[in-house]
Amino acid sequence: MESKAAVLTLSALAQDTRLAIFRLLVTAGPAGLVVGRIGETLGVAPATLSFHLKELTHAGLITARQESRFIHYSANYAAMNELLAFLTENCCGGMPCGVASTVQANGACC
Amino acid sequence: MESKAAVLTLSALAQDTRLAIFRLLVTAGPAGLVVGRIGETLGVAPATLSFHLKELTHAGLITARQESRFIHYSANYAAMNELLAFLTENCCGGMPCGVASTVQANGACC
DNA sequence: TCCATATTTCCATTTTTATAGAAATATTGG
DNA sequence: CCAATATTTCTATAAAAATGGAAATATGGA
Repeated sequence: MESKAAVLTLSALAQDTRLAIFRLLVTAGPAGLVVGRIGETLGVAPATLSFHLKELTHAGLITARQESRFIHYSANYAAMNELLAFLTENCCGGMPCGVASTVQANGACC
Repeated sequence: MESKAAVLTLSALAQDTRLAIFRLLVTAGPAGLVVGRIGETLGVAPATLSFHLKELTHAGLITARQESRFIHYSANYAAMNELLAFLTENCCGGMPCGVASTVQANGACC
């Protein structure tokens, strides 16, 4: 992942409404949720919601899937994991270290 | 971690210069780097750098340590890991799923 | 086709964020 | 204490992002 892409992804998540949308979709799983459902769950006006969905989509964090007259949005887990890996990349110059180790599976040392 | 804190943390990282600072400090390890070194490495003006360091500090992502007349900043690995855990929390409603699994150690299912 | 409903685009407004020059503050070695 | 250097704060300006009403567009059932 490039730094530019990472900033785009982080910017997408760095906002109350969008973070709430993303976490709601993470919880919802691969089936996702339709726009109306997201809006009524989070109490967001249609135009505002559409704006934020576009931002998240543009960042690659969520994906749209048309089904009948509804559009289902679902979380893109791969994009999220790429971001997590990027953030811990080359930690401590690549030297193993024991600092606050909770995430290790992606090759990060701390 | 609260959603509000997560937005603060994500906002801190969602900016070119700040992401570069943070990643530089992640690479530098616990010893950290002095402000002047960060500035010359990244080519950022003092006032601008100070502004961004404050933002990152306020978000808890980096820590200042005075030593002689220099101030060393270093990455706060624990804060980063909390953020990562928060983002994957309650994934797929808590059901195990096989979607794009790269980060597993923090209890996330995907 | 026509209507109802879902979602997006357009637009104007308000709020927030980034930038850096210049001045102020702090620390310490001499 | 003074001088030198490190870092921050002040201030103004420029740029970007969030919001929601109203109108436009799409989709599918009747």
